[in-house]
Amino acid sequence: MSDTAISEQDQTVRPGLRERKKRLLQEAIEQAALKLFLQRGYEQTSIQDIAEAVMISPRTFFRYFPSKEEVLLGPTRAVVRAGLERLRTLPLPEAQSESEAAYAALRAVMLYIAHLYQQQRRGFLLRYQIARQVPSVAAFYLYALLEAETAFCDLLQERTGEAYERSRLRLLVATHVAALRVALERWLDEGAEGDLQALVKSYLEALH
Amino acid sequence: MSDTAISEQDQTVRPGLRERKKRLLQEAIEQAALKLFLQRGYEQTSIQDIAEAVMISPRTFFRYFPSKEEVLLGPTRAVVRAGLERLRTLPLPEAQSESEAAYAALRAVMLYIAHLYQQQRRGFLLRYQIARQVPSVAAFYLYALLEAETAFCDLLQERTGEAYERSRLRLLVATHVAALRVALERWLDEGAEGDLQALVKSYLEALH
DNA sequence: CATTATAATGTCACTAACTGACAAAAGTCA
DNA sequence: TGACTTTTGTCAGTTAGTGACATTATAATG
Repeated sequence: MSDTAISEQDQTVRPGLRERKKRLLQEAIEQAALKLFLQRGYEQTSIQDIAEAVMISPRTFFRYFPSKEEVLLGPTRAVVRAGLERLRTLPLPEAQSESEAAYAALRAVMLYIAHLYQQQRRGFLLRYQIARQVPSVAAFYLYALLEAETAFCDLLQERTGEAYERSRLRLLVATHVAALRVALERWLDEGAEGDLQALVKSYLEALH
Repeated sequence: MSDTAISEQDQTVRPGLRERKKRLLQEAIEQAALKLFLQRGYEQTSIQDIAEAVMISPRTFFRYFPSKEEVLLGPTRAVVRAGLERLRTLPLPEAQSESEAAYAALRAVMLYIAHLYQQQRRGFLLRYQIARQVPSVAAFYLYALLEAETAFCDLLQERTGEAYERSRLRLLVATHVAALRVALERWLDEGAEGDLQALVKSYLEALH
């Protein structure tokens, strides 16, 4: 084994001091931001406030997060990305027809996302309280969902071929995402104490 | 007839110089903004540029429009508002059950909005080109749709009573709006030359 | 360990979207 | 014309976000 081979092997185990500090700082910024948002409100908290709380310059904040919205909704977008990844890697469920397969895959991914939300209910509940009150945050979130929609669409078309024509597929995805969104809204409105997956399931079934 | 009665009567006929100038200026700002957006791009156009084009101070711009997004998407939001107004004023269609009535009303409003879009296809086509490329504009638009969703919901619940439980109604509205949005997207992508109403109709039917 | 390369950070300067306060100008009406 | 109200411009300020560059910390190498 050569030295390079060893260091490459260790790469996953030892991310290096630099990497570790970066992750730590990112986490710290996120936590400090959330704390401040809850204490004084989102709009009453400036980037400078957050930067001071973790003792970095405002410039450095923007090297970790592109915007104030992102520092709040990063985890939310991560969940959506995870759903996308799931759709990319998971095998298509066995189904009668190709279109059935697309439908089943989409459903599975929505439930998977619901599952992820449920695992971090506390954090998402806090974020939701803010998104409800601040238009720019809500708008940011909706845009993330739109991006996800087109990505889901591309991926599904890639994997199921011509089972659906593009525009029908778009509608299918849009309604599924809408169902997820509405279910999520209700779940969070009720304190995130119910069974989100069951809720999503029932909403998806109500689509027909 | 008293003097006040006369002036009140004339109010609709003679809006007064002040009012007329205001409307004119608002129109001028909107047109100048759209022109500049198309010429140099949305993000390359500053409020100051727009203000200079119509020879007002930037401060005055903000007395007419709360944001850059609004000056572009004002008409779009107006169409949605018109749909809301329609739902508020139009009698509920005759239907077997109350839930059927809610469904029919929602469908009628979506088609009405489609009709309004079609009447100004040129303007909306231009706006859409921009919204596609600029995240902040797209996000703003989606937020407007979200607001509309809750408003539709409130109104429908008011008018159809307990035909649907709140959350089911929310889902119904969300899917209808999603269908409208996707249909609109496709129509605009194809140059706004097709029959949007027919498209919306087919998408709404595909919901089942 | 010393040195060199590389990546992260801070500082500075800048643009641009807004907002409040107040005075000047224009429209309204008697 | 003159008093009253609305609109506008000016000014000063806050905040988000970005590019450039010097400084510092980490990493890699002899």
